[in-house]
Amino acid sequence: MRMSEGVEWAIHSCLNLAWANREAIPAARLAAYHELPAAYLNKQLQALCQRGILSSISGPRGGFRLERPPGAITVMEVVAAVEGGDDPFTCQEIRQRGPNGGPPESFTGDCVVKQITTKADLAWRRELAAHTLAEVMASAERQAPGLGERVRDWFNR
Amino acid sequence: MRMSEGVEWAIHSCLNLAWANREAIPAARLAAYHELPAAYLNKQLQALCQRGILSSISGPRGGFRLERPPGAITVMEVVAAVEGGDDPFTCQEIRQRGPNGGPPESFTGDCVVKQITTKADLAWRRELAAHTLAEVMASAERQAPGLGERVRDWFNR
DNA sequence: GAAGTACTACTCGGATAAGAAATGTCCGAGTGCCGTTGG
DNA sequence: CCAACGGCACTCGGACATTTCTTATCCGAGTAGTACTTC
Repeated sequence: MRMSEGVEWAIHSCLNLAWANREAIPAARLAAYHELPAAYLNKQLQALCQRGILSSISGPRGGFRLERPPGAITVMEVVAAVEGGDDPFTCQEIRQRGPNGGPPESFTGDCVVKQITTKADLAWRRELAAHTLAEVMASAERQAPGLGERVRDWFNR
Repeated sequence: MRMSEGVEWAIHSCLNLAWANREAIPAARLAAYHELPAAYLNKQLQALCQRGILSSISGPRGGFRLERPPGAITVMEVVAAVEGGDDPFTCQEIRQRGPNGGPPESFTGDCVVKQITTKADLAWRRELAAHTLAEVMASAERQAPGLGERVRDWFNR
């Protein structure tokens, strides 16, 4: 049970994109801001494009930009884009095997283990979906006043 | 973000141990019930021993048994024993790096991303900790009446 | 001077390696049981 | 017949392969800007 490292990269990069507020920013520059491997960050950003969170522009003056305003993007969406978005628990239905098993049609409801882990997973998702990027930005600026402006200046110089 | 397969094995095996209600059951027999690789299940059960959920007995007539009554063991404990129990999100503090970074002492509070993922993680744990093995057993028997008795008979024959 | 054109530098995108972690396997140390042997 | 002893089969426990997934890297396709040539 371990969350990909790319999640942290993706969220911070989205925040930077929102603060910079430019037409487009190349992956290499986003990576430079946090001293990350550019090619690998690029891979994560591609995933965000496929989920409609970012859009990409090729060629000179190209790069990535937010497809929606930060208030319309939740942390959950970003995590799901990077991580894959399926339930972390994949039930192998081992209850159907062995002496007290039987044909699949004799097991109607979900496995009890599956039920509980699914509930826990939903609680987790609900918590992540309750925060938009705009809220995260506001929270970060409360913690470090002027951060947004400094980020914008760095990306626009 | 993917939960280990051993979680399903561990929970089902604990339920079987509780239903069988014997002195001790060897890992090989617990594995046979679900047609699982015995040596690998043994590995998972060892982890449960280290966390004080099971206790092990060597030699003939040996095996594993529940260290506590099923009403005093939560699903969370079993999952933590198998999975490791640490926060799935490990913050790399990339915010401290790059042009707007600085020495660690200038960053007092937790990273905003860390705050949110920690909250989500706690919600997930709370949900898993809310169910004891006894409740899971009752729920499983509601779904498949007589299951507990059949399990006990199989392990005691 | 202006328009057309070839060139160059830059970007994403996906195909390709390297490393880490989970999954699976094997054998040794220890322990209780059982048959055997001697009294 | 009873007790002590030696061997044996069974169990866990940790060390050792194998497969899968994450992490990282590289190169090609496409694009916009730019300089150059030509009219």
